[in-house]
Amino acid sequence: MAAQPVLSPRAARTRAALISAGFDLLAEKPIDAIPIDEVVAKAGVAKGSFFNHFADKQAFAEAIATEVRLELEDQIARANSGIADPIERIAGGMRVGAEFALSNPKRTAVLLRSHGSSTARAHPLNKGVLGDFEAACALGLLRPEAKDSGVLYWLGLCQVLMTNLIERPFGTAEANRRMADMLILGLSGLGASEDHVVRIASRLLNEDRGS
Amino acid sequence: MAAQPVLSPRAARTRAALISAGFDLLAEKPIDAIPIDEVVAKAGVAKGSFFNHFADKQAFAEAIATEVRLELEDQIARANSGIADPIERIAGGMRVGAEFALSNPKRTAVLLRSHGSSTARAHPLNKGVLGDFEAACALGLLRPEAKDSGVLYWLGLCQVLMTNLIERPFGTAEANRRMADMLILGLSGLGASEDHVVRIASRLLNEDRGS
DNA sequence: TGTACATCAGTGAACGCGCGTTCACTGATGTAC
DNA sequence: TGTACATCAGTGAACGCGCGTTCACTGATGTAC
Repeated sequence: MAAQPVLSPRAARTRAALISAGFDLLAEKPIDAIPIDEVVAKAGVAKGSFFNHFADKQAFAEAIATEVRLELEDQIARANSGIADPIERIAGGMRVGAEFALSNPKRTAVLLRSHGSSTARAHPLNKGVLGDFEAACALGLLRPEAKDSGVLYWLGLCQVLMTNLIERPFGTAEANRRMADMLILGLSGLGASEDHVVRIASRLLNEDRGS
Repeated sequence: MAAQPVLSPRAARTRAALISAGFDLLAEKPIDAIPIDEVVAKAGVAKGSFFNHFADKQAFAEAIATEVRLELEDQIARANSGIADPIERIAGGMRVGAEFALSNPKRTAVLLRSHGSSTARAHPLNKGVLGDFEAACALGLLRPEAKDSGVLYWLGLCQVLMTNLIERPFGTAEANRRMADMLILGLSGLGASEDHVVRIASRLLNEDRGS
């Protein structure tokens, strides 16, 4: 993760303009369908500058994808900090993912596209979640099938929920219902107890009403 | 769906060679990363022939994607023909999808890539399933949340399961366990009754042992 | 069955353009004294 | 504070190649008589 070695203000501005243009364009179509000319035109920068900042087009796309991934990981970690109950933490991941999709649809599109439909352990959404599932299983809070397949199951639900939220033009009320539905169906499938599920879902809706 | 107007044997052979090469290549990478030269080389055909059969590269990719989609739709419909219980039909869709992934990993990769992570109603996996969910809800067999979000939930699980099955080199025993796990978690989440779930899961495993 | 002709599909060389990448140059920013 | 010099980043014209698409030609398949 070679931290950038302190850019001059001018260089930082140019780089930021390129990245920002990249976000907009990558939200619409894959990197291979985006000419560099389009990126630099949108960024208001000369073509040559592009290569001052990125080794090639792929590196550019990866830099952007990495940025979004870290952003979401960070938000999830922050939201779950101080929460011990593993089921609540698991639910929190989905919840933050859904809110991320609603407030940053473009970034979410980039994220979902960049990791495709990979189910790999390295996926940002199941980074910390793996430990939560182990803890929940150890406490006997979940159905036995969740031990092996719970993470995959949860990951699938998070992905499809986020995809759905950025595809449809939802009002916040509908979006909240969809979020709550998925949370309830999802947690029930894992075998969480009825009152656990209800408690988490109702808290979710209340917090959202407040914000 | 303009049915092809009866190809001569020679033309049919050439077309088949191109499609077959396309299957192999599209399983590995998206169409934009595949030069036509590579397709015709693999098909053992001259470059010019490509354009005798397909208007352009996109049409080629779409023809292949369509073929896979129809194939899977057909298998699901066939497996569910004669089955009335909507929950059993819903489960059957996932089951056929999973088996398709195991026996046709390349085609599945093409399918999953071509429809991306779209949650649209037109998706092959939720074509007939929509009616099944309505029926199941009308009969009161499912949790109320499944009415609005059940299809999305189920689609996400099918997609992630199929993706997982083609990514990992599974033995059939492990693959069957994963399938059963997802079915049990998934149906439980929908609110299907315990014995319904158990009955379906055990039948699934038994049939697979036989085949 | 044989011959002449028409159509259909295959072939691969050639074209041309889009686009990634390079590079010599310029202007801006920073440092030494 | 001012001047000279060095470095850093921006610029856009030019390059060149990969690749989609075209086309004139050839050989194969089919039909008429």
